[in-house]
Amino acid sequence: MFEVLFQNISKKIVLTADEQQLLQTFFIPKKLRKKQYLLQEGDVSKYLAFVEKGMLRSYTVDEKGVEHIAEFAFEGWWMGDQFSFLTGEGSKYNIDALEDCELLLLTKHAEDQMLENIPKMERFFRLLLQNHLIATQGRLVSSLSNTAEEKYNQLINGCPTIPQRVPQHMLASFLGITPETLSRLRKQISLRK
Amino acid sequence: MFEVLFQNISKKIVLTADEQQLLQTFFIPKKLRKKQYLLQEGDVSKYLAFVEKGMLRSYTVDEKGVEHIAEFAFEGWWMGDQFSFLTGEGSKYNIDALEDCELLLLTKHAEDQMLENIPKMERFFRLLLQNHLIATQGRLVSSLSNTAEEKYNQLINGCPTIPQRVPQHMLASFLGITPETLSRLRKQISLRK
DNA sequence: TATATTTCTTGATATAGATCAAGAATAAAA
DNA sequence: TTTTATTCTTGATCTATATCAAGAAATATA
Repeated sequence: MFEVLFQNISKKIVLTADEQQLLQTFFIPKKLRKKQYLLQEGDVSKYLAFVEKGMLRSYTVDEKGVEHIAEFAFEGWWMGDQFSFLTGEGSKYNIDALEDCELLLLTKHAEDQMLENIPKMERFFRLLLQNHLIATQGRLVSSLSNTAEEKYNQLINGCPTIPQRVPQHMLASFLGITPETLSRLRKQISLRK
Repeated sequence: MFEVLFQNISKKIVLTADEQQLLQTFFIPKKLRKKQYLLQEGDVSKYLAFVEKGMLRSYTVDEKGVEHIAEFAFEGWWMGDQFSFLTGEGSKYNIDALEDCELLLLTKHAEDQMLENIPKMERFFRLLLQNHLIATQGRLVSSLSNTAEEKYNQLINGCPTIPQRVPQHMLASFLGITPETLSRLRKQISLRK
């Protein structure tokens, strides 16, 4: 149940066996079926989720009812609305499962306890946030300066297996383009080869 | 010289007088004149900069020579290419001063020393990155789902003084639109009132 | 195997915003 | 003050992408 998490943590910091034991106690294992929600818009994000298995997405819904996918989270990634989790305000995001999932949930209280009892984890989460920020900044700059086709190519290069796991219209939503545009784009790319 | 920094830190953690004394030793004070570079594309980002006074911007330049502003940093904000700073690879960004600046620079080595000698600072930087990530994610979602006008309004609401300090064509660049579009947009808004 | 649901494609048309061009207004430098 | 550089505006036109619509494939469900 905790294999992926420990592997993930050991890439950034070293924990003793005792610390690993202790760490487990702060997480709540949870299975989520495909299409189930972890968080719905308006609710307070009570958990940060670590994905042991499966995948999640977070998204907003605009006035016209169109979904805009903010992030995907595969095995070994973290997911949550940092803002709502931090402030206790209602979330603007929905989070649901795109595949059956095994998650490890961390409440705000458990996080505080964990950081107090295993101070090394401050460093782990700092490095985690650093990587997350770098990735998000890269996506932002790309969204401001690249064409739809460039953005699509970057996505596929960065994560070549994603089309096998995520329906195309969700990739479009993630890229900020319509499904029709992505469909035409892919056709053009394939014709050029 | 360190007033703004200490004030900034004290919002998140409490330092003793001794720790404050020690903390100062890790930073290099540096003045930058308007238009001077802190970092140029291709160079390795050797410093994280804290802005005591003035303001910085980071931006990329695309194949056509068009600038895309990634971030602004005012007094009390941090600026740097996290990725280049972390990995030692050449940066894709330029960072320069939009006003005469007083900065406090932190090298990678100094950062490591600081975190070792004042472990509380792990927490400070974790919380800093958390806020930075929240802001960047918000901008990303906005860039994917909002119109140019909505993005402009959000920027002005979030930072009402920015038009007084940043030329309009740079606001356009930051929003990912052309200066012409922003000019027309503002006219429309003013006509509607 | 049949039926329903979801996903993908293709065409016709519309539009937000980009591009090109040129002049006006400001601000900075000499 | 004059000159030069920077910034902003406005018009004409273009284009990447969106929207609307409908059918085809593929997948899931009964």
